[in-house]
Amino acid sequence: MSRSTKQSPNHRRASISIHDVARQARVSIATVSRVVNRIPTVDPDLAKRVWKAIEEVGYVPNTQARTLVSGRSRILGLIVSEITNPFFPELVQEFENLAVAQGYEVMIGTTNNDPARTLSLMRRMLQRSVDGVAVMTFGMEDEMVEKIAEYEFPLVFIDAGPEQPNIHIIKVNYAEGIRQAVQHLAALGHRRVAFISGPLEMRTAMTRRDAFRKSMAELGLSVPATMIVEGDHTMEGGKKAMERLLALPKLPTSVMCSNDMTAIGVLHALDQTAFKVPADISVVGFDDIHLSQFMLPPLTTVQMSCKDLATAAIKALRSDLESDRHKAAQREWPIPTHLVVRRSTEFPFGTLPAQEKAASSRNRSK
Amino acid sequence: MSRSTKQSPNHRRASISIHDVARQARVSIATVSRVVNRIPTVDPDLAKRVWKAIEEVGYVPNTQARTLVSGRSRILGLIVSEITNPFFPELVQEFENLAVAQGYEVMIGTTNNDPARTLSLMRRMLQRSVDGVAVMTFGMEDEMVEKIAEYEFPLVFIDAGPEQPNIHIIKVNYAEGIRQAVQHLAALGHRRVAFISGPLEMRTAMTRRDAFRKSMAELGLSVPATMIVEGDHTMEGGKKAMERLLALPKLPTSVMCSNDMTAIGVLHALDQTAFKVPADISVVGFDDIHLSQFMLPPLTTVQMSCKDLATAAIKALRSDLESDRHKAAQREWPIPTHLVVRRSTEFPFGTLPAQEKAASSRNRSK
DNA sequence: CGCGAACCAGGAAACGCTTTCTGTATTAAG
DNA sequence: CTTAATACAGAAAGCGTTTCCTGGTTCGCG
Repeated sequence: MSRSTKQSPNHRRASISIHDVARQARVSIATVSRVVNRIPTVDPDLAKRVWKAIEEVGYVPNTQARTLVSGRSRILGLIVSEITNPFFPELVQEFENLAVAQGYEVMIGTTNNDPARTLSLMRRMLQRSVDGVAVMTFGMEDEMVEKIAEYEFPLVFIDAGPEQPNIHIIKVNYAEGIRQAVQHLAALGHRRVAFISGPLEMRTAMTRRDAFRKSMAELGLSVPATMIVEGDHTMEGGKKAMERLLALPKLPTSVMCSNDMTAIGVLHALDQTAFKVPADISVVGFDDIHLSQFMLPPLTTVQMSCKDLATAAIKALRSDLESDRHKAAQREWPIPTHLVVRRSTEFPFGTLPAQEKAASSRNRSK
Repeated sequence: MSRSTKQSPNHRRASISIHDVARQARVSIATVSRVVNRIPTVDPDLAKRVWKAIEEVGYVPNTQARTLVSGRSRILGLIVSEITNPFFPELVQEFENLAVAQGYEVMIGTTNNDPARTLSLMRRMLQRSVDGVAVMTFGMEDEMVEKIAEYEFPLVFIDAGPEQPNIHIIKVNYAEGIRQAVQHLAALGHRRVAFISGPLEMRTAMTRRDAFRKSMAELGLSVPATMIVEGDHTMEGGKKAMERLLALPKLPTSVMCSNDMTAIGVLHALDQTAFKVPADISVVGFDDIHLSQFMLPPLTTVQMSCKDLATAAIKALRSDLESDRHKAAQREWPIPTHLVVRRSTEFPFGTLPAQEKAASSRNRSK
């Protein structure tokens, strides 16, 4: 008889198993399994009976058992740098929605840019036998990337990664959005555009900065070295960087930032001076996080769509998972960026002499 | 011989199993299992040999198999309203850190306050046989709570939930922090204190508002009905609510908010008027999200520590999971709140006539 | 020296499922 | 009407663990 009939003492969670359905529908467990997995070789009438039985006994397949025998866990890993940077929750949200819609669960992990933590995270994911992992951190050392790439499941990185059959790469077209932003600024009449980069050990930070330089050069605008300062992709970093810019003898009329949090920091720095945004100084961000549109003024920024990112990541992973043997599969997944014009950019009026303004700081923070 | 020796064709993921370790160490799989699980009845020498073998073959226990037989998945569910509200990522972070430190994985889900989504989320969690779930949403209808409470795993709610042996409740002491805030305001000289609540169908919103009323009453301060307006716990909601307050004939000298995002909205609303915070109007928030300290001015707020919350939740769940049969277990877990004074509160100078200021709006948003 | 207790390792069953293989009934073809 | 092909349900073998049960040593004690 079915094991569920006898009350075995070590039966801790008396969950309803495939056997109960089988008994109820008077078929074998094999048939139930086939019905649940929609294998077409089952007689439609029988299938109907099985579905009815499933309904009646309230059967829910046990994922662990499924995974154990099939080798596929239907769990996707998602690795981000830190969940407290507003960009990432938005990404997580999109990724989760997409994954769930496709019948996957997602296991989230944060690295905090700590190699040890990252490694133990990968081990945890291996242990849960994830079907694939999206590594959506922007600032990971190449060494770490290589180490992760040794894992055997499908993997997707942003920007760059080793050439391997299981590795996918999302190629963000930074240049496009940044060029649009620079042209927008130039069209408004800006000539002195500063740039606040991310931490330069981060590959993406360099890419963004270089895209800025290139776009400026294309327009024949020079970028003195002093006009490029390094931030760290946080609000505080942006604020400090802007303060350094404000100390310059010749101020920029606009500043581009490597991400939105930096731009928000810039806004804060300027809020403590008499400079108005955008009348005196225009500011543009990068990422288009949710918060940007609620800033004062709403931030002009380059949108890198979380949805695009998540979609590309899931598509890449699934192409590996569901394709019948890798048939010259796509390994690179481009996603666009583009400018979103809001109210933090404007014609550079420059109403007051610069020095005077910088001096007349409200200096709320002291 | 061990199955790992024969190259069975349907062996998709050639992972190293307990059998390989057993063979390498020349013991039975039962012994390996005992060693791995640190069961003390194993001869120390043998154990050493097993550990060595584990090292040599690079064995990693298969979680699925473990779960299947033991019934314990070592996965904790965490349900939050929405990951894009900055409060929750911070909570997620803390929760995850704690869980991982105890050897648990966490499965995160967001409800977006959508009952259908919530239910399907619970089903997904059941399917993955989570060991317990922390429901850390603040605005859930009682009906939904009851439905969730039917699930048989350990459950922890915030503020309120049905009386059941598997249900734990985190009792946030809202009154304490709010009283501190009101007393702080009163001590500074404020008499007309407004309150912007959360959406009132949310139980926690009512609790916070009532705590405010009570604290004011204790000090003998009256609170006219017009001084309490309803927000929705978002920045936009806070902004709108403040605008309604500004339209009042007699303005408050300070406003307390049901959460920080609301307070940030208030700051934004005031930024479009000539009123200065804190000189003209003091503002206090609730939650102490990370962002608060970076506002201009840094926000005085009531701290409800994410860490306390996460710690209590994990403790509650674990007390159910690891205790030997519920022995008059603790079902309520109090956590404190307390005021954090920053720079958004001050003596009410009231330098300009109110009407004049409200009129001289900079009105950036139009 | 003998006997029961204590200790500890191995055998084997079970967890809930997927999938291959087998076998029977039905249909098509000759 | 016979035979081959086809369709489809069931039996059974795992998947990698944990844990109960059995049984062989070793030890203590009379």
